[in-house]
Amino acid sequence: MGNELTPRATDYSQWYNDLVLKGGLADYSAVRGCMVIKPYGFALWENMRDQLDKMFKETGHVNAYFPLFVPKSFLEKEEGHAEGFAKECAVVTHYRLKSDPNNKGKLIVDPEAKLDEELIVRPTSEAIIWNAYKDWIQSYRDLPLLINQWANVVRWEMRTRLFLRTTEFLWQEGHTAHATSEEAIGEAEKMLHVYADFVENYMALPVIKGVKTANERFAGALETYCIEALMQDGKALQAGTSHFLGQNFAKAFDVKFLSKENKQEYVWATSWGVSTRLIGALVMAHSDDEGLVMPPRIAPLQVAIVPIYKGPEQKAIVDAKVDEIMKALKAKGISVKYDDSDNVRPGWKFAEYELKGVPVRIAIGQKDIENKVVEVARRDTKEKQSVPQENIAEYISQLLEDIQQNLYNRALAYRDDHITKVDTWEEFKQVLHEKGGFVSAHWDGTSETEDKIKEEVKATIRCIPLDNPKEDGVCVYSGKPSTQRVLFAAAY
RNA sequence: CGGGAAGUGGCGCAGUCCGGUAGCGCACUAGGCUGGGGGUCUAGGGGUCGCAGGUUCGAAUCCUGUCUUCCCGACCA
Repeated sequence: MGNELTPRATDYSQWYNDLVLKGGLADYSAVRGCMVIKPYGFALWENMRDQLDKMFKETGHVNAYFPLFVPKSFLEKEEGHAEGFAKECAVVTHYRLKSDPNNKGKLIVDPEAKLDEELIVRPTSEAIIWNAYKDWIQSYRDLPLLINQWANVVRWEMRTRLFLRTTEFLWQEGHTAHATSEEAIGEAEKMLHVYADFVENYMALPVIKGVKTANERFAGALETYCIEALMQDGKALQAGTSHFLGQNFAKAFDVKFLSKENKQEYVWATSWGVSTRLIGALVMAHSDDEGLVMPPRIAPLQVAIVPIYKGPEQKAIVDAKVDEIMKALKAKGISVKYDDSDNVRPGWKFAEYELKGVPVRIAIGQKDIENKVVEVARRDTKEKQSVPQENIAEYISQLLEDIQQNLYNRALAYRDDHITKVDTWEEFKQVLHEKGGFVSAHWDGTSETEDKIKEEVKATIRCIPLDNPKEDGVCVYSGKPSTQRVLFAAAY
């Protein structure tokens, strides 16, 4: 009641919005295109962030923080980069307000406080960071420089969607500098594998690792690597990117190092990032008509316990047993909440924890205590069963792993079932419109063909998979010769 | 940024055409009966009708502007 979600089949977009809003992940704000990440959503982000941060540190990276503002002249230095971001930048032109002399109580921009040079609110930080790297790097001994920052960025999008595309969003951006091209490419690939590891093993979301075509490449990059995930409506979503930037930024910002051979050389760069968009991917990949479904390894809450009782005497008995169970669960590092609030009844709580996607729910009442069992319900399959209280922590611990694995397997089965090989243009259009998902087809390798396909059917090349087998064929659109299949899809 | 729709207690809506000072369900507060899938009874509290102007004796209602959101499109790493 009052918390009804729009079913997926009725309106997928509305279902997604309902989940995010009613599941308590985020809310709209008074600022166009910007959202409020609510505590439950932020707890999820914190779990994702903490795990990623650990993985970055394990691969030798350190965190730093660079300014929110980028002088316009810095952004201009790398031409491709500048062109790519120019259209979506927020610009600071003044540094002061003053009282409006004609309208008491109102403020106006003080025309005398105009900045000599406009500041751009960072859409990404390559420019400000490479300006700093110039001073930090002199010798090959200063390399590699492996820095990450957790930050917010602003991209002035025309059309926004909660988590998937907002004007301001949170992310991490790694920016590394290397002595050789090979090492930089290795770094970009390594971080792509870190992302894939995280998304698959923690978010239970299978991804395809690949490289982008020139059309989809990051502004200023020589090569963009990506992980692509598939959503339940058959649309693809770029879950993370890693870029080999060559020497473009080193040249733009004049960052040179003295090699072992005592020669001045430009450094080689990478950058890589994932954002709060991953939360959108998580929601769209696993959830159902009852609500969110959180993968146990990053769930803000793993287990909710609901007491069933009549009167204070029974409540006291249940409380004591729950206390015992909670201690055992916590000892295994499982996050657990005992919901003994008296203002709603058990049925309401059941529905609420399903909406929130809590992986496991335990209900315990008089009968269970007599039988030395608890009722365990798993969110992914909605199965319920009585489980002995003895060794309950081990059971739950294993169950959480089972759920994690089941979510991954389910998403993988769906994904694999939605990669369709096609060899004719008619088939291509039919599969794209009727079945959705990735369409594996031959492509002649030209931007022109890619553009035409995009124009005609709204599908883009999501990636050329990393381990793509070579296979002679003809382009599905132009009929020209092709050496391999690539993955097309409609995308977020 | 173009086309369409919407904004009325925390949430979902009615009222707007035809102007007369705001109502329903859920939620909330207090208490009771309850308690294994969104209980129930009684008594309560809460709203500058998105915001700003205008028309009028009088505006949620008519007019103008503006902000926010949704859907479609264009755009977007």
